[in-house]
Amino acid sequence: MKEQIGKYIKRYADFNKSELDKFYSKLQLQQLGEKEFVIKEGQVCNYNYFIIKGLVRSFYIDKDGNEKISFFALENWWFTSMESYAMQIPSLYSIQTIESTTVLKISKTDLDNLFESIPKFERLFRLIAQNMLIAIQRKTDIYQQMKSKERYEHFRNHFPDFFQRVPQYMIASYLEITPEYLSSLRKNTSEIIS
Amino acid sequence: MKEQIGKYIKRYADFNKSELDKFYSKLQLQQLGEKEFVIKEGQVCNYNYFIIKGLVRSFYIDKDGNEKISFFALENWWFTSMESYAMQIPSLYSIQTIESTTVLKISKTDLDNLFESIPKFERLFRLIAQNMLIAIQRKTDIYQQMKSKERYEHFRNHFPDFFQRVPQYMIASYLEITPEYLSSLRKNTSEIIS
DNA sequence: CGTTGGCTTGAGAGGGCTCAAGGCCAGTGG
DNA sequence: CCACTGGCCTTGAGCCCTCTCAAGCCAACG
Repeated sequence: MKEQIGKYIKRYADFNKSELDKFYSKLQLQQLGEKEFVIKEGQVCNYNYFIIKGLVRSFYIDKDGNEKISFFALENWWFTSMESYAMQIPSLYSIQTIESTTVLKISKTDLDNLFESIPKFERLFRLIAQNMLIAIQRKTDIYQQMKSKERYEHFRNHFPDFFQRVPQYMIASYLEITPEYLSSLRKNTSEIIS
Repeated sequence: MKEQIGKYIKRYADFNKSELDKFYSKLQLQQLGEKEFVIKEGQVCNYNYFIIKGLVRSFYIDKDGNEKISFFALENWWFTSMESYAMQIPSLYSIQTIESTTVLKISKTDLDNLFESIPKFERLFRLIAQNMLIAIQRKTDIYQQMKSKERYEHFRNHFPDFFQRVPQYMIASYLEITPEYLSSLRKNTSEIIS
């Protein structure tokens, strides 16, 4: 488990053994069942989470009371309810597992202390934030110019992992399509293929 | 000018005079006319820009050849073509002034060196990236659940600065509305008001 | 004073939504 | 072991939001 996260962070900067150990000592293991909540809307999120195994989704409730999924995350991804975590305010989002999931988490306090004592960790998390920013920007820009059907096919082609493991209605929500319409899209597509 | 950017960065961390001077010495002043390009699509972006005065937009060309605006930025905002800057690859985006604009810029090399020598700057830019992430996430999520007209009114109410200074057709592009349809929305709205 | 760029208008079309059922498992309890 | 329930996906009709296309208008500017 430590090897897994160690391997991950070494992609961003060169940490020596003592630095890694300091980091490891702050990590807490958490096991979650299927459909279990990591964070519920309204709570303040105090942790940054790293997925060892499993799959989660982040969603919020829109003005009509429907769940809207803002992201998925799986093995070797960091996630948190960023606004809540950074500002220490109640979260607008809930984060819930889709499969049963194992995470390592680190508290904001510990992480901030780590930034003070070992600036390389600040670099790590600067780069992670930067990459997330790039990814979300690309997602919005690409999907903006696509019709529903193209978004669906793009998602299927580019994220087969998610596609296999996430139920259709959640994919629909993520792609900003109603489940009904997605269903009719799928129907057309499969008719053409077969 | 240095006071302006100094005031800005002090909101994020406590810098002493020598640290500030080191920072200032790396900044380059650039004056841009109206509709002048800061970065053109295809170029590698080597600078991070801070706006002293003026207004810029970032846009890309979609598959049908239309300009799509991904963000605006004005006084006291940082901007860059993030993916290009971070990965040192050709930019998918162009960044162009809307009004004549004064910026301070710092090269990637200088900034990365600054991160090495004064970790507090790494903090600064981690927090900036984090805030941008939060902002873009909120934008996508809020606008996703709104109809065109609501997006337009939300934008007008929440970003009056941009609303005054940016031409309608650019606002339309940013809000993912065609100029024609925005025009008819404006017609309805004003009829109701008057 | 002609040209250009930005905004407006209107008709027609279609993508994608809502609503209301119906079908299809997988799990659960008796 | 079987009926029952609850989640998830599918279907279809009707409709409206928003787009495309094609002009026309007006102000700014060289």
